[in-house]
Formats: sequence, structure tokens, C-alpha cells
Amino acid sequence: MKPTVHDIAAYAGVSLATVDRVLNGRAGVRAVTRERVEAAVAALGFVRDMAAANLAKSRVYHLVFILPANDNSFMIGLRAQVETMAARAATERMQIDIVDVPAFDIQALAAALDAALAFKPDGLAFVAVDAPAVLDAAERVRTAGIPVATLVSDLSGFRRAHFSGIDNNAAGRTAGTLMGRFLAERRGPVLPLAGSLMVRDHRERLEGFCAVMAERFPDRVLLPVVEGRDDPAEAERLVTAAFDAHPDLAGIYSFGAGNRGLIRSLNAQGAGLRPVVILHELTSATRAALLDDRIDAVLNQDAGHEVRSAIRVLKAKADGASVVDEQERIRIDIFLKDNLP
Amino acid sequence: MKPTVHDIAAYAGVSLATVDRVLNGRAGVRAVTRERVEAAVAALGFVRDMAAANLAKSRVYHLVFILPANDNSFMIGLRAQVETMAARAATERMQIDIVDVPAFDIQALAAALDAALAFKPDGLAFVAVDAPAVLDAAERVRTAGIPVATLVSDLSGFRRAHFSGIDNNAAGRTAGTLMGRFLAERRGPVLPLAGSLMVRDHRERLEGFCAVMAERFPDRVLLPVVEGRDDPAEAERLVTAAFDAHPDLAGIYSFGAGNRGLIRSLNAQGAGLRPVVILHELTSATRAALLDDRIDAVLNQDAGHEVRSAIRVLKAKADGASVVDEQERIRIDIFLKDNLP
DNA sequence: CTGTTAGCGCTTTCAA
DNA sequence: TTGAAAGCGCTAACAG
Repeated sequence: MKPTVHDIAAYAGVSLATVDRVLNGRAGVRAVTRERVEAAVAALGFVRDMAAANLAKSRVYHLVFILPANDNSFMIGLRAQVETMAARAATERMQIDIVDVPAFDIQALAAALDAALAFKPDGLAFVAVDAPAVLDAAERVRTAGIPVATLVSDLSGFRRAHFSGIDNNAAGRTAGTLMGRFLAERRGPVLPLAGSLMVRDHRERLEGFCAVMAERFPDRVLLPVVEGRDDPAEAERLVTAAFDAHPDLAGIYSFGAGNRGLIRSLNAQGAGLRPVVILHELTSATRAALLDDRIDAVLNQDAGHEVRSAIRVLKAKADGASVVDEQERIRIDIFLKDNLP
Repeated sequence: MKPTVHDIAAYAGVSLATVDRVLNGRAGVRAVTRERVEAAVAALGFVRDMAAANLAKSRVYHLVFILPANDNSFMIGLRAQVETMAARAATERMQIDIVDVPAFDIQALAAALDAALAFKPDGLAFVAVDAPAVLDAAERVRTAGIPVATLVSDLSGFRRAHFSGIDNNAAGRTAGTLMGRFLAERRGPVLPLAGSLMVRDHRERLEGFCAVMAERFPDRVLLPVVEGRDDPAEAERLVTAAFDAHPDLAGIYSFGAGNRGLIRSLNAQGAGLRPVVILHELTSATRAALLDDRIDAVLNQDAGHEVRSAIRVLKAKADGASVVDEQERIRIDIFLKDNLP
């Protein structure tokens, strides 16, 4: 039978209240008494029943998610995942609040962090914009003892409790290997299409991609990076311009959002051999393009996994529990038309 | 404030005990009374706090995992995952028992299922061997009202609560696409290497692979399938024989275990152009081969995810709760040397 | 500094 | 067929 607080109280010859105090590290216990209790805990192999503890405390985990009010499919999906979990939250003694901020707006994000701090939530997750003002605000939250997780895009120099996102350098490298191998002997340059080099995840993807191309496919010409600002119309314009300037365009690696525009531009090209196209994030548009053989591979991060993982980790940190690290690692999913979910 | 049983008892004008009886569908309540309670539940939007309920019941979820006593790395890893969760089990009101059976032994597996049934666990997971005797035994367990999940390999015709494994046909198709594209213009035949065509997952992988090769790369010659019985020595022998018979061997798709032998055979070949190699399951051997560019891609199923998923689903089924379907889908992971975990 | 006591939300005897 | 009361393992006043 698993030992309970009663057992250890009896074993240590103290009252329940005292046991509780040392278990929760509260003050007001003599060192000797504390040691007696700790000895009992060790001797009996006691582990606290968190469910019972939370019941007694009527504890409700209050989490805040700060999300960019971006209209691209990925962010919409991410928000939907948070909303799904927020709906389930009541069942699991949680309350999840979603705070919107304008996309890429450093001041707004910093302000939202400060505002969230005022609520004293049990945990906070946000999609970082990589800027000093954001770092300052995030550190204020962390310093207040609130576990903070970054979601999707990380914040340089921030000592976050957790980053719930993929290794973007590795993602870029993966794209590079697929690009190089899918192209094989085919000639022609490759276009890297970014969302914005102001966000860290895009920068890292580009670095990884270029590194692999240089290492393993040194003869391949890479065109200068262009930035589509995660905007479909802009992406379409840029890609169409690239087709016009390089009739032999052999590959496109798009590592930002707004791929609807890229796909429109592909559709507008003639019936010749299309370039090899590798892009990020599985959405209805990219899924359809994959199924129709208009693109070759989609690298994806599972937004549902990211959100659930952030929640698990924040809850665990909030009460100092441990997590299964391996479970919280977000995979770089590679989707071909054959293994779509 | 979330309504509790007290609230609904008051609202319906009955006692706690009665509320509990209708909540749990127990007999001994007049129809009118039952309706009054149900009306109250609906009116107040009551949802039962499972944590509190489990505490009151001192409920312990008792799960049984039946695993093949196979010595390949994948099965060893799977078992390790179950053991990890079994260790964590105490913390979460669970008890997980592991039962060993000889690999591919139909009678032993059927007997183990019957033995487990005698324990009346709250849930049962097992790696299926696809045979009628196993089906019969599994149906006996299911009919006794015990939620059953198949793990890794499914059981044809079995109405299991859950299959915790990948879509193996899709995995085979994925391998086919990668093989065809990585080979590109290169000439030469491809060898399919099975573990055993007696298990359903291997058969399905082969079907998917052959289908894609026929559809998308019809000029590629596929050699007759050989079966290595998941045995490294046998795999090594078969692959070496293939090299001898076909000096222009261009590709190998290995969809069983025992890949250590395959890799040994690769190492033994001369310094010429090696074949494109795609195989299943990330182990220390396959990871090392991937990092050294001795193989090209590893398709993987995440054993940890499979085990955790099986546990979540069995617990949920045991108390009639719902699951996040998307969370329980096991991905076909594609690993290149660039995105290894 | 330490102990007593009354819950948290739900289940479960045992009577009525 | 229904209800009162005790208790699951832990926490939180409030006394002492």
C-alpha cells in the first residue's frame, strides 16, 4: 500500500500539519523535526499524490497564451489548438486565457507580457519576436517566479523554462538535403524564399539550408534570399519575378508563411518541368499542392503537439514536477504525398 | 464557479447519494428522480471531477502490456518505454504489468491473453501476431468489457479500442517515393528485404512500396522479396548474396528488423558507389549508419509515443472519457542525417 | 514551533 | 428507493 501523509506523520511522530509544512517547504519547523519527517519520507518511500493535493487546494492552473494576431494558416491553426485545450481546460482544473497581439509588434508584445504578469498566472507561453524589449519584459515575468515557455519561435538570450518548437537549423538542413537529392543531376539555380529575416526561426532555417547546400551540393547556385513577409501576394510576386529572371529555375525552398501565393505562381507557369519545391507548414493549401504533385515535400511542426507540450511543461514547472523530456521534443515532420496524416 | 455534486443535489432536491447513483448509472433510482437529477446536470452544466472521483474510489488503473520477448533493438526500446511508464505509474494512480511471450508464438500469445483476462485488468495492450487463435483470445478479453489496444502490429478483424502504431502501407509508399527520387537517373535493381511476411505490418509495407514503385517509377526493376526473419545474420547473408548476384544493385529497402546485419554487409562492399538504402526503425546501429552516410533514410515509429498513447487511450476508455484523436495518431517519422533527434 | 479540525468533490457503506 | 455520514490523501485556517 502506498504510504500517505498519515503514515509518515505516525512514523515521524508528528502531526499532519507538520508533515505538510515540510513537504511544501514552508517555514516554521525546527530543523530536527524537519529531518525526522524527511527521514520518514525517505524510509517509507512516500510520494505525494498531486491529484489529492490539488483537490485540497482547489488549485486551478491559470495559464496565459500570448499569440500573434496573424492571419496565416499556421497561426490560425495554432490558435485553434490553444482554443481546443482551453475548452478542455475546465475538466482538468485549468484555465487558459488567450491574449492577442499584433504580429511582429515588439512594443505590443512587451506590453502584453507586462499585462499578463499583473495577473500572476501560473504559467505563460508566447510566440517570441526576437528583440531586446521583448527579452526585458519576458525576464520580468520569469523573475516574478512565473514559468515561461516560448512557442514556435524562440527568444535569444532568454532563460525560458521551455521552448516548444522545432530545431529550425536542423529543419533547414533537412530541406537542403532533400532539395539537393531531389534535384540530382538537374541543372539550374535554387531560390530561397523567407518570410522575414527578423524572426529567429526563419534565419535559422536559412542558415541550415545554406550550410548543407555548401557542404553537400557545392555546385548548386543559390539565388539571393527574398523576403515575402509571410504575405501570399508578396510571395506570389517574388516567385513570379524569379521565374521571369531565371527560366531555368530548378528549385524553391520557402521557409516562411504565405505559401498560397507561391502555389498560385507555380500554377501560373507553363506546362514545362516545374521546379522542385520544398516548403514549411502543412495547411489546406500546401496539402492540396502536395497531393497534386505541384510541390515535393512539406516540413511541418505539429501545432497541437506544441501547444499540449507547452501546457504540460508549464503545469509541471508550476509545481516543480518533472517531465518526460523526450515527449516534449517537437519533431521536424517531413510530409510527402504518401505519408500525409 | 464550477458546479459540484452538492449543487446538483440541491437543485434537484435529492441527496448526494442519489446524485452519485444516477451519475454512475447505478440501479435503484426511480425514473422520475433520475430525470430530475439529469435535468439539474444539464441545467447547471455539471461535469464530474475525475480526479476527485478517483481519489474517493481509491481507484488504481491496472494495465497489462503483453510484449514479445524479441531481442531486436526496436522491441527492446519498446519494452524500455513501457518500463519507464510503469515506474511513473505509481504517481498517477496506475499499475502497469508487463507480460512476456515468445516472439511470433501464436499459442503463447493466446494463452497470455487468457491469463491476463483472469486478472480483470482495466486495460490491455499487446503486439499482435495476425492469427485466428490470437483473434479468438483477444475477442474474449474485449467481450469481458476490458478495453484492448494493439501495439505496433495490428490484428485483422479485431474490433480493438485502439491501434497504437503507424499506417504501414503509407510507410511503404513513403519509402517507395524516397527510393525512386533518390535513385533518379541511376540504373540498377532494388532489393526489398522483409523480416517476415507472416506479420501484417511487414506485408503492408511491402504492398505500399511496390504500389508506388509501379505507379511512379515503372522502369525500375524490383528483385524478388527476401525474408531475413528479423535476424541480423540472416539479413547479412541475404544482402551479401544480392550484391554478388547483382553487381549493379542500386537500392535496398529493408522493412524488417535485424538491420545490423544489413549494415555489416554494406560495410563489407568495395569502395564503389553504394546503393541507396532506406530502412525502418531508428536504433543505435541505424543512427550511426545514417550519420556516416552509409544509408540514406530511416523510417521510424516513436515507441515512446506509442506506449504513452496506448496508456492514455486505455485509461480514457476505462472510464468512458474521450481522447484527442489527433494526439493519438502515430506519425511515420522520416529521419535523414540532418533531423535526427 | 506544533497540533486540531474542517474541508476539496466525489463515492460508499449502512440505515431508514 | 432514498439519505446521512464517513472517508479518499492532502491542505489550510486557527489555536495552542
